[in-house]
Amino acid sequence: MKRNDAACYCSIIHQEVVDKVSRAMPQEETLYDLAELFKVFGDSTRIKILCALQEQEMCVCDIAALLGMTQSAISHQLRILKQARLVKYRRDGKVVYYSLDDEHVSNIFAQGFAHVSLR
Amino acid sequence: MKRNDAACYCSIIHQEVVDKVSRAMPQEETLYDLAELFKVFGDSTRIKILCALQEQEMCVCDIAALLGMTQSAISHQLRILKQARLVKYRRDGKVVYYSLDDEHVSNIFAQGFAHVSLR
DNA sequence: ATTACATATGAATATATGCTCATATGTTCA
DNA sequence: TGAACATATGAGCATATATTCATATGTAAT
Repeated sequence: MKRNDAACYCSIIHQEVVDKVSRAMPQEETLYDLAELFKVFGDSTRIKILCALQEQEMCVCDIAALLGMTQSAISHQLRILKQARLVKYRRDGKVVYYSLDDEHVSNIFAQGFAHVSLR
Repeated sequence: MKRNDAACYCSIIHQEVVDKVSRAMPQEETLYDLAELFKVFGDSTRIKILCALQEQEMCVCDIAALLGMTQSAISHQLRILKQARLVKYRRDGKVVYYSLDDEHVSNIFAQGFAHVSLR
C-alpha cells in the first residue's frame, strides 16, 4: 500500500484499480474540452436559448423578448454559444438570425431531460 | 411591432415567432434543473471522476490518487455528484465505493465526446 | 451624410464555485 | 476504550462568470 504524498495524504488502497483506470482514461485535454462544453450547457439562460433555437431560428431581439432579458445579456451568451460551436448565425440586413449548429445538441438535451425527469 | 420595455429595450421583430416558441418552451423549472445538471458536468474534476467511474467503481482514496488531488477535494465533488444523483455509493467497512447511478451519464458523455471530437 | 436600429463588446460589479485547511464522523482492530 | 484510518464537511479564499451599463459596429433608408 503506497503513499501518494504529492497532493493526497491518503493511501492508495487498490493500486491495480488505479493503474487500470488510469490506462483507460482519455487524454487530459479531451476531458478538459468536455467539461468546457458542458459548462456552456450549465447556465439556465443558455439552456433557454438552445431550447428556443431547437424550435426554430430566431434573431437576437426576439430571443431577448422571449426570455425577458436585455439584448446585451443575450448577445453575450450567444457569443459563448457561438464559440462552443453550438449555434451558427446568418445575417439578413440588420437582423442576425441564430440557429443550432450541431445535432448533438438535441441529443445531449434529450439525455439531460431524461435524467432530470427521473426525480 | 411591440416594445418589450420591461427588461429589454429592443423591439420584438417577429411577434408570431416569439409566441410560437414561447408556447413550445418547457417549464421554467425544468430548464433550471437541466442547467443545474449540466453545471455538474461542467467541471473537469467531476468529469474525470465520472469518466473513471465509467470504467469501474472506486473508493475515494483511489480517485484522489488517480487524479493527484486531495481526499477532501474529491469528497466535496463526490457530494455534488451524489446530490445530482449521478453517482451512488456503498460502504464496506471504512471504505466507501462510488459508482455511476444512471445510464444517462454514459449517453450524455458519448454525445459530448462526439461534439468535442468534431473540431 | 445622417439618422435609426439591430447587434456586438469592453469594463465593472456582484455572485457563484472549487480548493484548502482544520476538524468532525464513522468504522475497525488491538 | 482508544488508536488508526477512510471519509465527510464547514469556513475561508481566490478565481470564474453572468449581468449591467456605456458605447462601438454594421446595415438600411431618407
